[in-house]
Amino acid sequence: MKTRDKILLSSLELFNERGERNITTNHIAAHLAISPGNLYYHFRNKSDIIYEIFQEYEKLVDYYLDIPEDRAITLEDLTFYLESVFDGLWSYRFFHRDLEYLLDSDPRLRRDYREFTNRCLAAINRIFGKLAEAGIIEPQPEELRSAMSLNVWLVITNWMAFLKTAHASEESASLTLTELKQGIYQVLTLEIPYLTPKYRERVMVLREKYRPVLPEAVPA
Amino acid sequence: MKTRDKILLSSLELFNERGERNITTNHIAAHLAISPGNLYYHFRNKSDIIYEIFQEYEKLVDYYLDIPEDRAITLEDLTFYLESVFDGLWSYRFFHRDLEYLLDSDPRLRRDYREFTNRCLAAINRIFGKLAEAGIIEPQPEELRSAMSLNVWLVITNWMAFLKTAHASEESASLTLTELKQGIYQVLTLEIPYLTPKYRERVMVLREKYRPVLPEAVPA
DNA sequence: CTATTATTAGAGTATATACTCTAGGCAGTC
DNA sequence: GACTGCCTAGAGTATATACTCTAATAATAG
Repeated sequence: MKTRDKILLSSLELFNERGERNITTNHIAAHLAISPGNLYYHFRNKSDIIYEIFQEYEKLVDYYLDIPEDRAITLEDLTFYLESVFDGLWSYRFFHRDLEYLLDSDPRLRRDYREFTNRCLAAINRIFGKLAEAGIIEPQPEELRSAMSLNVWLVITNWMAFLKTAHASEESASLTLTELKQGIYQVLTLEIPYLTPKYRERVMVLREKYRPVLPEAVPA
Repeated sequence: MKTRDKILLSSLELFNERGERNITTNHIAAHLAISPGNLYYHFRNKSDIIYEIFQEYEKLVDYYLDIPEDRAITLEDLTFYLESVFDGLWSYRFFHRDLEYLLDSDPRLRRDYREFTNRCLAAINRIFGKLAEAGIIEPQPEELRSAMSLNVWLVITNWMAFLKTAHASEESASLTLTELKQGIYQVLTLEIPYLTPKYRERVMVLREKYRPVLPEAVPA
């Protein structure tokens, strides 16, 4: 593999494990057993590395959220979208952790991320539309659909952070994929009241698959 | 005002404006025109400052979310809770921005924040319960209520971050209180399907007050 | 083989950051 | 006036961080 790609890969790995804030360019170089000079030969600065990683992330999610125009949507499609989005979130989890700082440090990133958010919101909105067309949920006025899409986005993008803060130790290793996927349970919770009688049971069964093993302790 | 309190106040102000990551203890001292030595006489380190600020935050929110046991809840109560929580979020907005890093740097904070989250979730849950008792929303099984409470929490704690990333510039000054309060619109959106016919209209009118002036651009 | 270009090492640097240390001022009290 | 306890100044430090510079080595083209 080319050094350039190795740098991107290791950076992502280290950022995810320990947070962008805790990983310096020297760390990355040391981890790859290359010199700092070498790293800076391939990337002008740390921001450029992050920006390229973001572009990969963007591409991945855009690819997953490519909603078919020509056919109806199924429950399997919905499952796929949800699973994929959470997988993507996991693979690039460092990104949302320091999002605000990263956007403040790089105007390109801010601009691109804003557009990315809008595309995601549009995709979620379209999924709601197609779910209604497929008779899985009741159709809703556009105003409500937009607000619901935004809530779905907020839940998805904040789920990982919530999990990390809910944990007793900082060992991110203790974060399992199972826990991550419980975010799907939360997202489906948002849709429950809108389900059509015909699909209600099937979605509830699907949702049950992602239910937290040990329910949250939320004393009344 | 005592120097110690001035340090806490200035720190909060600077953290909120520019982010904890961008504010050093030397910045804080310089802003107050005191010496670093003086600052470190009052606080052992930066973490201690942050920890004390968190405790204020905690106290404030706990105070607001003190749900009365002896009487029914009204729509005015609900409005008050929502307004208060978003005000608190605004006053200590630096905190959620760098949350993960802060929790990783201070075990006390991690422990306290976890308990704080649980108290908040419990309070939200209780509010749902009382709203049902008051006939404002339909009662729901505990399992659903917990999941809904968690979604409310996710939307509330992520709303500010979303706004900041949605903005074109990093000027946090451009964030208005009006925008912040649109988070209430999002939270009420979550409750719409559970409203009783009797209260439906009143809540929709309330919600309308917080509607974004310029609706989100979410093309279908 | 040679000239050119791409890649790499590694020492080095300017700046920042959290924090320390010593000396001293100031207010109250006997 | 001298003692004491609290507070403050400000120079200083060890470490880290993002990044640079020069020189050397590999790869490639003619």
